[in-house]
Amino acid sequence: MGRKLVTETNTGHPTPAHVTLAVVLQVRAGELQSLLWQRARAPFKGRWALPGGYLSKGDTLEDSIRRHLAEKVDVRDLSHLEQLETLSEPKRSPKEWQLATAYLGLMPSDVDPELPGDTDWHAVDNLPALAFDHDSIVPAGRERLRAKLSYTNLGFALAPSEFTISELRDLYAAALGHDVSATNLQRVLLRRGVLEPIGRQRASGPTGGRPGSLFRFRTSELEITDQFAVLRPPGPARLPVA
Amino acid sequence: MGRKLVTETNTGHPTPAHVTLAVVLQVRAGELQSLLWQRARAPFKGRWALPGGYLSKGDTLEDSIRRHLAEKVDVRDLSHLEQLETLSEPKRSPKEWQLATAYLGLMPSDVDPELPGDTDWHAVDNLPALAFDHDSIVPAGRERLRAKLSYTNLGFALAPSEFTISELRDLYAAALGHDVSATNLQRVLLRRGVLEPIGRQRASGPTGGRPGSLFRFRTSELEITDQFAVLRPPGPARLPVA
DNA sequence: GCAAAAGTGTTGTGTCTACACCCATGT
DNA sequence: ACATGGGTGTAGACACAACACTTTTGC
Repeated sequence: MGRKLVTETNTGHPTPAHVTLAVVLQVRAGELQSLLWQRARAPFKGRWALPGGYLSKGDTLEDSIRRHLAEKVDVRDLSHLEQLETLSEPKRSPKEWQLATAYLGLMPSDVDPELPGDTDWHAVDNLPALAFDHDSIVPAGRERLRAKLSYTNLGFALAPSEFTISELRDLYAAALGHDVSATNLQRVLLRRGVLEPIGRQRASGPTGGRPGSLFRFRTSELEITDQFAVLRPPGPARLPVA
Repeated sequence: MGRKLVTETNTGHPTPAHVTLAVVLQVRAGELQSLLWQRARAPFKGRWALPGGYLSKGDTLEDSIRRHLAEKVDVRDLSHLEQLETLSEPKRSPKEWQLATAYLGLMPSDVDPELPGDTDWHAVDNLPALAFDHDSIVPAGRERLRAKLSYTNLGFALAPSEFTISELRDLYAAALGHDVSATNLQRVLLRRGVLEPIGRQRASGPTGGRPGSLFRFRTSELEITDQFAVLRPPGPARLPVA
């Protein structure tokens, strides 16, 4: 209350504390799940929260969130990391003037980091009430993922290095939250040049069935694959990337 | 490694200074232009920079940028304002550890705020070298505008309250940076229910020609009008918004 | 042979660009 | 009449969803 906690710069401006947070998403057990951290201390003691922590001098925001994820929840295998937004409601933390920059992190479905005891995965469709304003951040991350799955090659960040179309379909379905047709998914992603066949097949399951061909993403760099068709510059339609 | 991990008691976390900046865009004289401010002080004395300033206690980031734009460059007529990104390179300011949150602001083409002497509009295609890392922010704002013009009704933020299709075409062409067909622009925006006819016409010019009908944007709330057609949920195609 | 799973062929639809053509006004 | 600019009609290109059908495996 009466505590003066605000530090100042040499220019005499009061400065807020700054933390970084991450919505780390992964498809696990057919569901899109988010990594949460159970708070050991007030405020919001015992509540689940997004992992993260204070920004240290010398770090960029991205350095900061990577460091916190590595140190506190032992997560190093992010296949994608991007900034979502910076939250600044003056009262968002009951204890201090604190800004928070939120990131979206993605992990391929085939890694399974060892987590400390106070950390666990939660299905994004069934989250507990979260600490601070974190409730609003998870949907923002999810929306960003949904949008970019549709118009970029971001699927690479959810998938293992090789997979069948059916497996990829299940990942997309979990991330998008609705059924996806393997037939059409394959055609869309092949037409766009996002996927390429790897030439091998996966063995059939015990119940039989035709073995699926293996594919991989052509690149793990984020690319926009569906230039907005609308209001595009005049000229002949662009060719497939070949 | 030996670093002391975060404590929730806010003892002794060094905190960065925080400023807000804005890329304020308007179509002027057929060109997309950005509002810049000439620095009177070191660092980068004399260089052009994005308008903005320090975050004050009690303000959100959005409050802050609105206040700075109103106070320093007398700009109050923003038709749209959204957060772009937060920049955090530790050395981005030579004088202090300083984060900057950048916003995109838009103004309709028919307002012309009075500007102080150290402030002026510059064509985004022909900008001088800017102070700090501001060079990278303007393109980010421009890209955001371009994308949202394609899949939302954001055009409302660039246009006056009534306009002919030709006038709107010129605004879109300036903002997108390429020719736009009035024919197709009209059909796309009408089909999407973004525009509605106002029932009146504009008088012909001195050289004659058929007078153009006047239109307006149906709403000035940002709406997504082109749900990504790709990977959409199964079911019958959605109907026009009617 | 039969069930299971993968993959292809095909049809229909919606949305866009491009371009020809028609309409309304001033001189 | 004719030039100038606004607006409509229509054809073609694409990209997609849906679904029937074929292929390849295990048992």
